[in-house]
Amino acid sequence: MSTPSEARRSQDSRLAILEAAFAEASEKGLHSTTIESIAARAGVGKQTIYRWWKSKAAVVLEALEEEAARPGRGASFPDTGDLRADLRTQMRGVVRAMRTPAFATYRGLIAAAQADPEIARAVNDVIIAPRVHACLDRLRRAQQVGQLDGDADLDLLVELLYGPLYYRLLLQTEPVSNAQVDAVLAAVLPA
Amino acid sequence: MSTPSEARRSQDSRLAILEAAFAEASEKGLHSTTIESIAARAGVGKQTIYRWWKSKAAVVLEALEEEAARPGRGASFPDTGDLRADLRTQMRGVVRAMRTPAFATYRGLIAAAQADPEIARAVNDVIIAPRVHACLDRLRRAQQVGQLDGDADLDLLVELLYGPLYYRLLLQTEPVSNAQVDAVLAAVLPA
Amino acid sequence: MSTPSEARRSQDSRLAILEAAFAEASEKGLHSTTIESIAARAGVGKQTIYRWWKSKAAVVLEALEEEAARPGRGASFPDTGDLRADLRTQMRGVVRAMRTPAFATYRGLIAAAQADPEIARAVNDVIIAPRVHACLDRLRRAQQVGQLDGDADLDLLVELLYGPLYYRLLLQTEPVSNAQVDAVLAAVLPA
Amino acid sequence: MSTPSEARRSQDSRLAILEAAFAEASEKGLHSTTIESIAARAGVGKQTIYRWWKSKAAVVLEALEEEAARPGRGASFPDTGDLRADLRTQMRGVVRAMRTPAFATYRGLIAAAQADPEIARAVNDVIIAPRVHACLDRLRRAQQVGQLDGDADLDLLVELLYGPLYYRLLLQTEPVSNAQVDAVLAAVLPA
DNA sequence: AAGTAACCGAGACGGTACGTCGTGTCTTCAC
DNA sequence: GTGAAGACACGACGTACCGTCTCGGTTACTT
Repeated sequence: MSTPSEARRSQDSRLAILEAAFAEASEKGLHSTTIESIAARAGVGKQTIYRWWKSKAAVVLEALEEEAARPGRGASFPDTGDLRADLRTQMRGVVRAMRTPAFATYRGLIAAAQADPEIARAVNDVIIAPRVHACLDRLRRAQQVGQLDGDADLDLLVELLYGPLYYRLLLQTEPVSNAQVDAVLAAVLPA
Repeated sequence: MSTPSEARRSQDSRLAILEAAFAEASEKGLHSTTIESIAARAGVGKQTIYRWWKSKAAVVLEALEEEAARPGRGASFPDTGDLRADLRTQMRGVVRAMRTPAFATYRGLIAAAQADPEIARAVNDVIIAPRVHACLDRLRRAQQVGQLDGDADLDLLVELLYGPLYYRLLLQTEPVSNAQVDAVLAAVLPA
Repeated sequence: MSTPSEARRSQDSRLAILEAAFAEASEKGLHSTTIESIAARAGVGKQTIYRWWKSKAAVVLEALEEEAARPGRGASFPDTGDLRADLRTQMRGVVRAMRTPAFATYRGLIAAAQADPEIARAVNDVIIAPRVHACLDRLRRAQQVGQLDGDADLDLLVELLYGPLYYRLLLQTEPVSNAQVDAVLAAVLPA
Repeated sequence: MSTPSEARRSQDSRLAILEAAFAEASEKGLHSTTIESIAARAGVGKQTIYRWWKSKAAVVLEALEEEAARPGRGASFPDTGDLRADLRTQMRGVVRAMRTPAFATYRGLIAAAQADPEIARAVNDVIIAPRVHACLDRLRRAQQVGQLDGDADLDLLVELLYGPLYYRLLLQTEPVSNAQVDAVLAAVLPA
């Protein structure tokens, strides 16, 4: 995200911008957040944003990342030894998260990614991939203890578990719910 | 989509606008298609667009619909009597469609829908719902002939089948493929 | 100054812009008048200014012109029959005018003309030439009644009369004054 | 123009700046010369300019001065004993100079002076006053040898001689010329 | 000879204005 | 009374410079 000399960069400005970007996107949605509004809120010149980021989506994504880097917000997966229970816990957490304003911002980023491959890649690298990996790790551990077939296709499993959630979220056919999670689990992980 | 007197409406203008909208969106993507560019390309006044549609997404959606109303483009589902084979045929068709420019426009509409509930509803009514219904019909028929459990949750089934495709399409983790279709079918419809 | 269709032009906007431009230039000087401040004060979009004028100098010049088109503000010259007395009256009027805020604006335009030939030409056409012609007319009439040699070089005369005033005004060596006017007249029009 | 310790000042930088300023102003005109462009061209930090000068006009003025300090570029006046001939020589020199690019820069400074009294004063002190004094000296010598009335108003004379030249130069009514010089001399210094 | 104060190049910073683009509304004229 | 044409007020865009402010790195005076 950078070209000029990272060394001389003002951390004050950087943080003020990320904070403002997060706030604006949460309050008004990504699409009506503007570089000008971020700059004004952060008390910063527009050029300072253009210098270090290439689009408002890039700023907001980094803001989201910063936010996610807080305490227990990581991509970690529960592991009690019971795979089905752990998936249920985690997926219910996702359902809960999908109803928060920060998730609306994330949705906005996914929307922006449809028109800009750079954002698509960034969203993947920063948000999706780490969570998918955490999930795959958990599944692999389940495989080792025999809770899952040794030859199960784990990538497919991830898509079967989360695909239906994103389907509802993005196509807005109906709201995600715990019931959906339970149904998916029952279908995908038969006892 | 109409308020003024539909009777006096110029069909020439309407068609020119839809054609222009479809072309612009295909060439430049929905997000850099503008009402002005559609009007200019259609040789029409901007007001004529604003009079009959409420956003560029509405125009483009109608253009897509018009396009889809051509010959065999409908939402119909194959029915050879073999459910698995029919699903396979249809889903491979979806994979093929997802690689066309018109589908990029559709993706743009889904993106726009994240920020505008009206668009979300319209996209659902016009594109998604008819196809889901066609699919549900097919599944119901399979149920009647005993190819599917009588108490299977058909709505869930639809989400399990198509969720993974949209997951890849919209999150752009990797390209959709026939292999994915086969894997999903194998997992969701065990022999 | 126009390219789009003059017919559809809004006279309300035009007048509001000229009024605002005149006021801004009078209060803050031409060089710290901006297109944005004119637009804001006139309650007008910037584009409306850019559409009809090619620089802020052009706007302000037209504003000055409009202002000058008021009642007795014309370029007319006194004619009592006594050339020396009439020149004295007129030139003292110029001295008086040179101390007004509107003249500061005019000075700003002359300054702008040094870097832009279009403005130079416009300033000449709109402000200088008419006044020079009025002066030449008066001198010609004096020639006809024998108050001036028949072969006197009238163009030269104009430059000898007004050159010293503009010299002081623009080079700011010292303020213009009635005393200067009298001295110039005495030297250039010997009894 | 200085406040910090003149002793430690880098002469390399100073000269590079003046050279760059002169070149930029000659090539692009004073009004589109910027402090940044001077700094870049001189290979110097902006601060080094701001430290020693208070505006780009000040830099360019000093550059012009440096340029004028070359060989015979001074403000000296010819003195052959024949006042009319000497004025003619000198004024024709001015006409010639007025057509050079350096004079365009000087015109730019006069323009800038209309909006900034500091520049006005500086231009006067550095350029105009020395030349006026040289002229007055010459006129005074002519007075002493009886080529000019003892009670002639020499300041007025200067304005009558040079006013018409600056009038044409700055109002751009028509180009200055040797013919104008001759006519002015004939009118102001009658045989 | 070491220490230290300053100027130096570089360039990031908060700002202001630029000139352009697209929005959605409003006005004018032709059919 | 629709429709094309396009002017209008508005808001954001991304860029250019402004003048100020660090940041090392050389000088060149001081002790």
